[in-house]
Amino acid sequence: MAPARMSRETLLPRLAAHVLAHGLADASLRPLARAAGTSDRMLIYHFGSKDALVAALLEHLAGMFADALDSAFPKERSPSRRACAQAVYAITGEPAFAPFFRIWWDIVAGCSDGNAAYLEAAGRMMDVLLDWVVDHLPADDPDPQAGARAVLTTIEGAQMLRAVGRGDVAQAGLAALEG
Amino acid sequence: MAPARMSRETLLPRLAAHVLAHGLADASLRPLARAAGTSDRMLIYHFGSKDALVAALLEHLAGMFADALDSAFPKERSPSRRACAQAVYAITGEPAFAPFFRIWWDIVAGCSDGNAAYLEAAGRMMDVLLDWVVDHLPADDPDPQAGARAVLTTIEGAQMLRAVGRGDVAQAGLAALEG
DNA sequence: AGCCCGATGTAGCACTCGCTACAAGTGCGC
DNA sequence: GCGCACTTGTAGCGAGTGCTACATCGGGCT
Repeated sequence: MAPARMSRETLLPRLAAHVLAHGLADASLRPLARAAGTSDRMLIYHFGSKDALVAALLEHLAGMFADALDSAFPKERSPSRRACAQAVYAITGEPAFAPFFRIWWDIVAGCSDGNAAYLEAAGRMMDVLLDWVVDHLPADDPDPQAGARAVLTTIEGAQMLRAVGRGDVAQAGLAALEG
Repeated sequence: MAPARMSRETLLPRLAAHVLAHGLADASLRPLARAAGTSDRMLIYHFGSKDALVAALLEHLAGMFADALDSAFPKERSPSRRACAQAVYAITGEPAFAPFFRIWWDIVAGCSDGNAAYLEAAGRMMDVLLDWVVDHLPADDPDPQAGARAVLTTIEGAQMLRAVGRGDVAQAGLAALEG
């Protein structure tokens, strides 16, 4: 059998799938390679180093996130800021989103460690989400920029609280959002 | 020199110090042992396994967190919910808190992975913080329980956004908090 | 046709990981 | 003083880590 020629573009979706399924923090070359149908040898060949591979992977995941946002969420605007936040919270609570959140917290932890690649990917994902919220606030919102920031802050706090088993606090926090 | 007799109680503070300085996610037995003045051999002897060690360490850290909260934060109540959240955000932004946040995000990531010990420790820390917020809301707050949940949700969202380099969004989110 | 260079496989290096087997040292009660 | 249980040191195991040296294969270009 002829060896299957592969490139970063071929590899990245498979690597992303493996990372979504098994977490990002302790992803190592050999399992990644097995999932992608290659060898650790070739991953280093194509990406140069594991750090560069992870950086490329984060970029790819940020792109996946932007795409997923528009396809999984309703197109119409929410009737209120609170409803917008609650909608995002409800949708991201679906089991389908669990894999993504697992790696999301790995990314946040990496940011807190000062890793530049993680910071850049995380920042981009937050910017995408912020823009999305702006576009889904009520059309008559007095200040969409400030509103989106308030909504996003509440959403993220709620998601963190849910992650640590305090979903009840998260719900109350969302319910208290004004507007 | 006679070998220094050690117990979990002797070890835990040193282990906690090392973890606060170097992170929790990739803490391994040998560096931990070196920091505590023992050997990996003895850590396993005292704690049984690394998992049990980490569980004990998380419990210890939760206790440290509860203590730190009362000593580092002002005793008086805040004039408003918003001021309370902003005060916590400002204080936890001090460099002294950075080591703690680094391991905090490791803990959240562990929770998202389904680790029971992490979940328990994180939940306890959130409960402590929630109680603290209840006690620092304005005395005339109409509903301290709901208010504290709203404040805590916003604080945690703001801290996550700050961790990923979006402190401006966090500030706006805090400023929008009602009350 | 001949060559060259990018892509790949095999094997291995030096290291760390959590953990264990075995033996020795230590302080206690008797 | 004696013996026993608790505590510690030394050495090492098997697996996994990122990465590399070297040889080879094969398609495209001249």
